[in-house]
Amino acid sequence: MGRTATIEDGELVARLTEAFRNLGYEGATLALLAEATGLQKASLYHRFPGGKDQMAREVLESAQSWIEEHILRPLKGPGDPAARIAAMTHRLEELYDGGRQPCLLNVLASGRNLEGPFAAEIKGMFQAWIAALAAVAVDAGLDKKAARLRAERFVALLEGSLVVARGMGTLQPFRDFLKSAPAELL
Amino acid sequence: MGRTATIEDGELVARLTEAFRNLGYEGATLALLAEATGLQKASLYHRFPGGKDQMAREVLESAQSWIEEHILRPLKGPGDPAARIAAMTHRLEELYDGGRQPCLLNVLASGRNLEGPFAAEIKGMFQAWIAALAAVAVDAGLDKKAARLRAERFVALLEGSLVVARGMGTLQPFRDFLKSAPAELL
DNA sequence: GTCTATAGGAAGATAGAC
DNA sequence: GTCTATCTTCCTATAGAC
Repeated sequence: MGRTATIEDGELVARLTEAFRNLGYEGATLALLAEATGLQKASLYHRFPGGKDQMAREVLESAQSWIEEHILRPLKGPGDPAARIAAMTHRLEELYDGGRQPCLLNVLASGRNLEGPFAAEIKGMFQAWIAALAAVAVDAGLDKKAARLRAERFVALLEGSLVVARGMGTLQPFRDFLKSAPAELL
Repeated sequence: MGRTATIEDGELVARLTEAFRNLGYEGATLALLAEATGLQKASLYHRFPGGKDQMAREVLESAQSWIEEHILRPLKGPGDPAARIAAMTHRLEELYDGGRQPCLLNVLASGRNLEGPFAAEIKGMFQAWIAALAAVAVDAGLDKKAARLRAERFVALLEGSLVVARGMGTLQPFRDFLKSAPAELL
């Protein structure tokens, strides 16, 4: 190892993810992103020729992959509904670091990004998540319409508990949500 | 009316509010704020010598006053719990323009503002709102602990339904929330 | 693949005329 | 009280050495 910084691709995206989540898209300046990753601005541009926009895009795609693999796939998989919900809540705690980390979808849906390039991907992620949750609720015996409503409400509760937790400076709302998660959906 | 722009104080703050809600604190540049208000940047500085920070602060204080007067006071006031909830939901529809406008608390709690000057005020507003809702739930017969949980969950649902509505590009989640509001709290 | 250095422009903020 | 013009700083992005 020479004196120049180096960083693996996965770790790089992870650090950028945390920065975007906590600073927002406009708040995440290249100077701050460089500081967060340990690289210089020019090095970031070497890996992301498209600049900040590309960084956020890859961060979002990375989150999408993680969610599909660790959240949606187990949700769709075998096992009784309660067990699948339990598996998801365990992963949610991980994904949001117990309520300490905001949701990337909420952060990137703010500001001018709405008309921008993230809108379609964000919409798709919400839809996929809600559809997977609704399927579980149907498996548990709810009719289609009720299941859909429960699923949408569940995602809203998740997002809202993170907002309230951040705004109030306490993790309790997110913990309470995780605790009540099975009852909320089924 | 001469050729120079002019604007009443209330209308000025209203336009700034809309701008901050839709652009975020960092996304709301002075150029955009000038465009939103019809004033030049220098004119904004004449009314807000503290710059953008002061604008956001006054916007937040204005929202606080509105909420205290139109949401919390009726919530604490006389009448049976169901009627008070109904009065609030009517005002919520107005406050968030049927789900079209994000919550200022969510927007301003993002980014670097958390450690910043808005944190205390945001926290206080969430606390006051939750306390008022919990009091209604207690009036409706719930015990203190259950009422508190319901109130917190109610605010989370409100915030989350706005997030999901924005992210999915449809007002339905917020509408569904308003519809289910009484049942959620009581 | 990372760095230093810098270009070019937009950001927040101010000066001073009217 | 609003304007035009300008200052300084910061931001995004690039050039080019190693």
